[in-house]
Amino acid sequence: MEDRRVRVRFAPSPTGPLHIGGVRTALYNYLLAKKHGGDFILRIEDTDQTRFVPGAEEYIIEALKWLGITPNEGVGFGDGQYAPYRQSERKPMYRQYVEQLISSGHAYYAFDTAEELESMRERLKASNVDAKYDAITRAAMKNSLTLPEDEVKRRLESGEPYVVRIKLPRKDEVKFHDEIRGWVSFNTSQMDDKVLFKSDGMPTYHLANVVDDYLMQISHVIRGEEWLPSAPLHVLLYRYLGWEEVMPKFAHLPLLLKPEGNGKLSKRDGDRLGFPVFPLEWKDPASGEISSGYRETGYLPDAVVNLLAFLGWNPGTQQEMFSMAELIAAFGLDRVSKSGAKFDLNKAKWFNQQYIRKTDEVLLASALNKTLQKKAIDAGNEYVLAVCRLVKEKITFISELWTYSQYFFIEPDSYDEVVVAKRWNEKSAPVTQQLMDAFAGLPAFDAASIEAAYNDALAKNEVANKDFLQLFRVMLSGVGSGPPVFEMAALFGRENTTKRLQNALAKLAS
RNA sequence: GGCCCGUUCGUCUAUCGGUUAGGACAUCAGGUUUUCAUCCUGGAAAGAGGGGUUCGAUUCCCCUACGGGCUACCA
Repeated sequence: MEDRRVRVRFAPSPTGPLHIGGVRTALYNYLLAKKHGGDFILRIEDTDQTRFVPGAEEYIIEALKWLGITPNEGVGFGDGQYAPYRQSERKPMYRQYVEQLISSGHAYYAFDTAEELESMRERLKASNVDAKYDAITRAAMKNSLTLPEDEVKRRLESGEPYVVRIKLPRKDEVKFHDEIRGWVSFNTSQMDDKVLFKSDGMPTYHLANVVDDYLMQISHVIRGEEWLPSAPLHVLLYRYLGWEEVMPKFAHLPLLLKPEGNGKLSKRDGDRLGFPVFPLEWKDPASGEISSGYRETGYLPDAVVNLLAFLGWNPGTQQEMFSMAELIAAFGLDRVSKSGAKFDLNKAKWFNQQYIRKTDEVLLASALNKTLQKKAIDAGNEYVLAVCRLVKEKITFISELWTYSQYFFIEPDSYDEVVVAKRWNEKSAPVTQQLMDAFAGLPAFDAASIEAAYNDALAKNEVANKDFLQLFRVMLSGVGSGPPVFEMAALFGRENTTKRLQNALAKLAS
């Protein structure tokens, strides 16, 4: 049993965009599979036809691809021998297991209407009893345990709607070992006879999940903590189906919490948190509402993977920067923490910044080129590359590439007012004029020569560096900060630099 | 309400009975960078509370408090 092949699955339901908590679950599954040379499966759990959202499945696939968390089997990633991987397409497979449970006495038909269930719950609530369909209350309901056999048969044959419920023992301790939490135990007296098979002919999550995990030979179920309360139900299903020997190991991950206030991070949190909740931008097909994504915000996929990995797991060393390969090597369920983690935007930014610095300029240039193309700016590849080299250290997001470098492509038409107000004085114009003259006579227009000419002009006019340097920057770029000034000017070139200074002089001297 | 899970700096976390309780982000103070959003140095910052067990508890047990999850013919 211990040396069973590691097969894990990520099993989202296509009810909307995947949120980062889900992405992290997928990541941990992926890491465990890769670490053990096992399989990572994407299974789509679309048993609730009423909650289907068009585009959600495609979104999930695209998000996993973008992040490099790629399943080697499953919807969108090629069928393995366990196809299909969409539960709606597996519909015919579940019935036999339901029937098995019924004939072994572990499940039963229930014919109660929604109204009858409702009134039962109200009645129980009124008498201060836990309102659940359980070993006691089922005796007063309409099901194959209470109805005469021939009536059950009649109802079934006449096509009357029914569900199948699991029959739980009245009082039974259900214990199981969680890879993260250790031994966890529940008592069936606190559980209810969950519906396994819905009146629309589809299994519920619980049944489909267990059946599919069994059929797909899943070795580890790694999922969010919100599933912990239903884990005993699943354990019981394995037992009743006779599969306890091959029951997967369970690992319930701590939840990702909202950074402010309380509660778990949810899809509905959308954008109001100040950071993306989704890997990719998502447009709600019904409302048209757009939620931002990490990709569009300018995060690098490797950075997102790295920062997500650290929300709930750590390697036990001081190392924080981890490539996917390093994560695979270092990962283990034994170092996953038990308590929920709040997302920290600052740390996320820091991670991304680190990754941007590590990114090759060629890659940054191709990203910047896309923006330039949209704006119909043709700057030449060498120039774009040089710009990227200069701004690389200054930006946090890919999307800032353009914001922080646009003055390399467009001459400024306004100048940082704070800097101008603080530094512009009667000497500014003459110094600038002298700079332009000096630049004209420079044999080579490189950073060192520019700096020398600059120092010379300042000395002659008895102007302090600190009083002019930032002004010089603003005249060239319009903004008060950026890459080293002289390198910037060198990149602009002699002609452009002079032109910019003239423009600035015209505007500021008046 | 019931059941279950959890609780170390503001945040993510290390510590697997004996530590000046470590790191990272953020923050604050200095310093480089002749400007700046980079970089360097330093500071402040934590074991929820109460009982046990033990020579010794952040670490093990119990209680309380607090936080979270679940409590659908949703997953």
